[in-house]
Amino acid sequence: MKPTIRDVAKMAEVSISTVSRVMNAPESVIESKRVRVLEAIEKLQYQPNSFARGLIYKKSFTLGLLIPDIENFYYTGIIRGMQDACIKLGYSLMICNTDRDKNRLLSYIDAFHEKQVDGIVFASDVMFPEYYEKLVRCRIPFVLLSTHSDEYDVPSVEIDDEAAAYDAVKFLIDLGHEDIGMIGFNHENSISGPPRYQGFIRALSEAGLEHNGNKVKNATHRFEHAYHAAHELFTEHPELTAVFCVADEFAMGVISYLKDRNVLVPGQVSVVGFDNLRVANMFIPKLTTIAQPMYDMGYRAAEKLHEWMTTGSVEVLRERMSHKLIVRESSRQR
Amino acid sequence: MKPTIRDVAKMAEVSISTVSRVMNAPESVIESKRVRVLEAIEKLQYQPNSFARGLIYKKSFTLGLLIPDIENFYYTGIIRGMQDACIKLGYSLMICNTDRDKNRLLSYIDAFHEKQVDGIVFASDVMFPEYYEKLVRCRIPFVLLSTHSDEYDVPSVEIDDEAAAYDAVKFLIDLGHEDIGMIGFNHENSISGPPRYQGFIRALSEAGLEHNGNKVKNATHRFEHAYHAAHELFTEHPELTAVFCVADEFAMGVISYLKDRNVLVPGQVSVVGFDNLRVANMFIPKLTTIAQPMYDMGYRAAEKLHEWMTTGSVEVLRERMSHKLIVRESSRQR
DNA sequence: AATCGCTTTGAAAAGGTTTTCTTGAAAAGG
DNA sequence: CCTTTTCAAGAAAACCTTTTCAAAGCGATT
Repeated sequence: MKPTIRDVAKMAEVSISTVSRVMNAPESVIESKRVRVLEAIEKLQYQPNSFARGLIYKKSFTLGLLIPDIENFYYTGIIRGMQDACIKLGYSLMICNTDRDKNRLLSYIDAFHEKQVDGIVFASDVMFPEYYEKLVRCRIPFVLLSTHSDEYDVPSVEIDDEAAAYDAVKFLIDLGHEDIGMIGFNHENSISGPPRYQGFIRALSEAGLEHNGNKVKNATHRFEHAYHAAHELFTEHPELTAVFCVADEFAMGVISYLKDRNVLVPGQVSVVGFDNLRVANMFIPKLTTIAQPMYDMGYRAAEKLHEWMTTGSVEVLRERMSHKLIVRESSRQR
Repeated sequence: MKPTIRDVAKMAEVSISTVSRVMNAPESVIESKRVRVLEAIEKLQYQPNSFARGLIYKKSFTLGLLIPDIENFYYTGIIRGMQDACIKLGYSLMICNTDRDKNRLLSYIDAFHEKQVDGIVFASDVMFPEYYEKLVRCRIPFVLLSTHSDEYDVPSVEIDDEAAAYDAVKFLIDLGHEDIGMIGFNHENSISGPPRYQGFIRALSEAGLEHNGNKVKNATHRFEHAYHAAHELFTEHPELTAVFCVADEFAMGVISYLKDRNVLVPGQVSVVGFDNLRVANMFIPKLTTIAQPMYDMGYRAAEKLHEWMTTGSVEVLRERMSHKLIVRESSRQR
């Protein structure tokens, strides 16, 4: 049997109240007894029962993280950041991977509710009313990460997708490219899809290159889709000399497609990615891309959630992290 | 305030015992009262308090997973498999990323102990006596994944590293290569390092190519290290026409190095990786590699843990999953 | 009519901790 | 030397549920 506070008390020959005090307010118990208790704790390898504690504090000291796809490299950085923040804050972390499945997500919220997690970080998905209402009914505080909500006032942490996309496209334009395509996210069920498309359009308009506005194909998160989209894009628009991709995985898909067609990157076509995943620096050619501070975003989301949980309010509702263009080998002067 | 069983009892005008029975043994309470209780539960959105329940059942219905490096693509497949198994078994999953830090791992075990997880899957790391003893002292059942222990009798799930390495090297030999190098794992703190090296040696010996036995450099998990190791390997042994890498990330590092030296892969040098990560199929060239069934391994590890937890024993102590050579573009006939 | 057995229900204990309340002893003050 | 104050530490209540035990009600059997 796991030792309880009673066993410690017996071994140290004090009452259980004293043992409890040693753990929660050590100064209030006299040194001689304190060391006896500490020794007993050490000897028994005593660890307080978190169920009993939770019953009293009504807190689990656990945060939940909901991500759409753990096989997407984007989230590993987020997880690391959030986990480090959790350690700092004294919380545990429970990660759930929804596989972009609505029912699965809903049932994870139930699980979180039952396990009494103290708060949830909800990453990347659209905040549908069903989710929102369920979360509110369960009285679980939550913040949004890499997504936001126009309908509800929910704290969020994200980058400025429109500006980031603008910067990427502007960079290609400054390189002299005049025929620029794009591989985007499908707009339905996507938060970052529309603003990134708008950034693309704004950069084109400013440079008088509106004729590229419809040279866009969408894909759904995976390499294979991007490969396929690249095929469609270049079949319709063989004149393209540059492609802006809203994800590094898409950029890899595009480059693979071009490679299979014996088109040189960046020799004949420049490709810019998005996210700056760890692979962006391992791919051949290394990807020019928009860097998102994934680690910091995960960290910050946890801090913000904590702020929200403890104070009931939040300094900035919608927090913007800064992005940065990283120039590597997949882009070149026209 | 969250409603309790008392509130439900009051509203339904029965005792709390009756409410509890409605939830745990519905047939034992007469229909009229049962519907009253059910209505009250519905109206109050009552959800039993898992702390109180845990206190009684002494179970958290949560499993823990300890992985060394969440940024290593290898583990995402494992996580998915284990998570699916957990859903099937009715458990939640708590993932902790140790960053290969001993103290961090130890403190995660404490956290698991405190949170009373019912069992742990311990992935990839060496089972040091400290860990083992701590786990045993905490009385937490655990199984090993992609690792095993010679000293202790602990259930484990892994592939046959020696045979897998042998297969990879044999494949290169059959392709006509006679000068074969290897990028391995440092042997200290590595479980799969030595057997994979032995597989390499056995394949060489069988073919009378022992002279390659020392053309080995080791690296520590990351791309950059492998790049550097490749530099050392080819500086010392420029005659090499093939390299066996014990990780896909190493293969990418080697190929990147060769690319920077204008050596063609697979034109001049063949490279074989290990793991068959999702990127292996996205890299240029696509990697020839040894596939491990990561998803199945994660799934199986959870099942095995459950078997161990519930029955106190396990059918096969050390379970071997099968690997498979996948031939893609990074290798070629000599 | 009395006893037995069955079903249904409520009261109460148990599970491990924190915290409030109380008590006893020692220190301080006159 | 006696009273007051302070401090340390124990007893007990509270947190919420499940489960055991006992009792009550009721039909059936003798």
